[in-house]
Formats: sequence, structure tokens, C-alpha cells
Amino acid sequence: MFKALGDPVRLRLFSMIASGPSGEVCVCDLTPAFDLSQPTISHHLKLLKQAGLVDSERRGTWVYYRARPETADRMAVLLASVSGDRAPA
Amino acid sequence: MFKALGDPVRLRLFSMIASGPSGEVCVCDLTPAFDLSQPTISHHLKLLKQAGLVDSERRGTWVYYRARPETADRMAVLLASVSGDRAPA
DNA sequence: CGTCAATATTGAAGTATGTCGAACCAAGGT
DNA sequence: ACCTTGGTTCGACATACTTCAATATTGACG
Repeated sequence: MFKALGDPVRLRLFSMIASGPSGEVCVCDLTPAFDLSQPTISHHLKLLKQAGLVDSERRGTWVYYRARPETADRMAVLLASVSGDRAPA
Repeated sequence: MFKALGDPVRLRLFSMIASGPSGEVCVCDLTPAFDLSQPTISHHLKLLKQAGLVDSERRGTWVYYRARPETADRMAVLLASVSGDRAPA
């Protein structure tokens, strides 16, 4: 999970997806936001998906990506245990 | 920050440091916990430090590493904004 | 001051990762 | 049926990363 967000492109992708107004974003909206080729974006999205951070759904010609809150939540809890208490158990 | 924790060795190092009983851990306790050479551990610790995740202090011959809660906290908040609300501001 | 123990730095090797172009599927429209 | 548009998969290459052995540094102790 951390590795998936370790790449700047993927972090930005995830951020864009997570903050999408309707909770999901079309690939066609993501691709032009980067100075990268479409295959590269697709590759990064695949890695985000494999990491369990996003889900994808095809609707007609377009593919929409949606963030999976549970996964981000697991990371947040993990980090909170560092900043919050000291050595849980 | 995410990149720094993206490597399994560094994630484990950070975990060990953050959960240290006295809040800090000696390098001499970290090195033997891995099947890696001492320079490699030293290198990973350096990266964690550059990422702002840990701080180091030399006391006599030994060097102690301590976790910086604020940094982990910043990540936790960031992730919580994904799992909790939708698009803060 | 010389030596030893604990870390850090340097340089080099192997491996993984990011990127692209080309080729390949899937849906829609004409 | 065909062509066009949106996305993914496949190789290939350049770069970055992890790792180690060797060497340098720092501090303690005789």
C-alpha cells in the first residue's frame, strides 16, 4: 500500500480519484492531467487497483475509478498508532 | 514520505523505532534484527531520516533513533480525509 | 596516542521500476 | 460490416533502487 502511493504520479492519481465530486473519476479526465502517455497512466491505475486502493468499473465506452476508503482507513489507523499512543500492546 | 515507507525493510525499521519501549531504539538493536549488512541498515535509516519520519541522536558510541509523531500524523490526517469525509475544501 | 567498537560513507553490481510506442480489445455510431 | 474513440496489454529501454564489500569517521578506553 505504501509502495503504491510512493510514486508521485500514483499519489496524485489517487488524490484526484479520492476527491472526485461524485466519488468516481473517468480515465478520460485523468489522462490529460499528466504529461504522460495513456499507457503509463493505465499502468499506474492498475497498480493502485492491485494495492486495493481503488476499484474500476466500465460504463459504456468509459472506465471509472473509485477510491476504496477501507484501505486508506487501514493505513490511517496504522499511522495514528504511531502519532497517538506509544507502543500499542 | 509514502515512498520512504514503501520499502518493506524501512517499514519494519520505522515500526520497530516507533514502538520502542523508551521511544527510541539503538542502531545496535536494529541491525541484528535483519538479514542485511550493517551499511544497508544505515542507508535505510538515512532515508527515513531524510523523509522526516525519524530523528537520530548520538550518545557516546551509540546512535539512537526516535520516531517523529508529527510526520506520521500528517500522513494519517491525509488518509483520514479520504476514508472519512469527501474532499475537504 | 593507538586501538577497538559502533556507524556512516563510498563505489560498484544486480534487480526492479517508470516510461514509451506498437499492437490489441471493447463499444458506439454511421 | 466498418471505422473511430477510449483503454488495456506487450516488449523494450533508461533510470532508479537495493544491496554488499571496502573504507572512513567518531568516540571511548588503555
